[in-house]
Amino acid sequence: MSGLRERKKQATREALSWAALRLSVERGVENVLVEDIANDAGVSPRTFNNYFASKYEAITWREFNRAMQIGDLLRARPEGESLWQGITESILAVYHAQMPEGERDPAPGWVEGVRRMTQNPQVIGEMLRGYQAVQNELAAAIGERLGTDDDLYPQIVAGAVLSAVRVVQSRWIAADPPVPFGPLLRTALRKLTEMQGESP
Amino acid sequence: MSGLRERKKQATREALSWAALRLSVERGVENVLVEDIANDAGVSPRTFNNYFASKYEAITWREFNRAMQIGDLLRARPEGESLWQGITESILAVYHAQMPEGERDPAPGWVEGVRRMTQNPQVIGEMLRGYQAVQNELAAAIGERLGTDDDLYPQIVAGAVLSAVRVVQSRWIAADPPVPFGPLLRTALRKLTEMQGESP
DNA sequence: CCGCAATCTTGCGCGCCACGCACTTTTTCT
DNA sequence: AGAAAAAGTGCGTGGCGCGCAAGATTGCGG
Repeated sequence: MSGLRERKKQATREALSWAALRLSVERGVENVLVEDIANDAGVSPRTFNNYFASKYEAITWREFNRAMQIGDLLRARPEGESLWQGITESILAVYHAQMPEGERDPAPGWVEGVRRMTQNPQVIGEMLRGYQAVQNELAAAIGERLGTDDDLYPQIVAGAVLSAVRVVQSRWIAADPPVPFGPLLRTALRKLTEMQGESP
Repeated sequence: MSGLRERKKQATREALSWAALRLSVERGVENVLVEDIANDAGVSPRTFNNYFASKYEAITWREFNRAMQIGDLLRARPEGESLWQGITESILAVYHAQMPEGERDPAPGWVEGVRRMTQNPQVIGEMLRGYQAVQNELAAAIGERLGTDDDLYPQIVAGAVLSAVRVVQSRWIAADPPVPFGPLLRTALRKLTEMQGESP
């Protein structure tokens, strides 16, 4: 289970993903070869494809991994809490962990690099693809919490929530001057529940 | 504006996209080369890339194009109508046009082919990427209709709506036995406005 | 502690793809 | 009709994703 083998694999995956992200942010995605990533991670180019199907998958894997936690966090929220409260706090827990007020090391130009990177069409496509899996995961957690057998509603909610998260992310990354993430997300999620309309 | 040149370009684009879709549905995406698509459209392989950046873009272009109309349809809805009514009818107008009860020619195995095709990771990624542009378009239309200067709310609404559309699409394509599209979509959009919660 | 089995890594090679460049063909404009 | 603009095409290149088989590493039972 947690043998040397597994730990090494995890470390390699982590190293590859990190290298892919760092290099892409530093020099721009189009100036990074799979070979560069593999070298940086100290592994053969062929091995890269044992872990990721494309460099874009490697780049987005960390974000994907982070977002996948949301479901578990939601499951761990207290019983009495409202669904929206639980969702909001779970998401904030995931993202605040990595981007609080004082970032660990907001290396000069890093945010700008991320901004440019997240405009690449293939990066965007890969990100969105990942969120589809996250949506399924979150929908499952929501379904459990609601204890409903209808599985359409959870998907709708999960989709709407994650869509809002994406909107907030793009706002946040583009914000100049920078703006705190938390309030932005709370506002967005509140608007979600305020969408009113005479049902047709 | 609408000279021979433009019309030919449009026809070529249409032919390429249609060939890409048809061949992919018939034989499976992985068994279709760009060369095949180009041949089928009566154009050189090199020309293919003057129109589409990848075969996945070609495959999803029709769906993308269809969805992009939603914004204009919404703008054309009557003044007094509620936002949700307008959105619902606009979306239905777009999709009902192509998939009413009696499909034009529900060629045997076509739906099954589409189902398999839409499970391909790269097709999924490309689809989602396209929906991002659709979301921006729809958000613009919603913003105009609401006459608000806040542009966060429209994005939230547009994102939630299109997310619901995607959920419905996946349900509809997977439904066995088949189920009509219209009611499914209306139900999904209604649930969207029924998402309640004590605001945190 | 050992050796076999399972698993991972790696080198090699192949088919495909995206695209730059330069040249030809077609359309447009006057 | 002829020049200018723009689209189509052929060729070449660098890169990618992955199948395959051989070599290295780890796990496990004796």
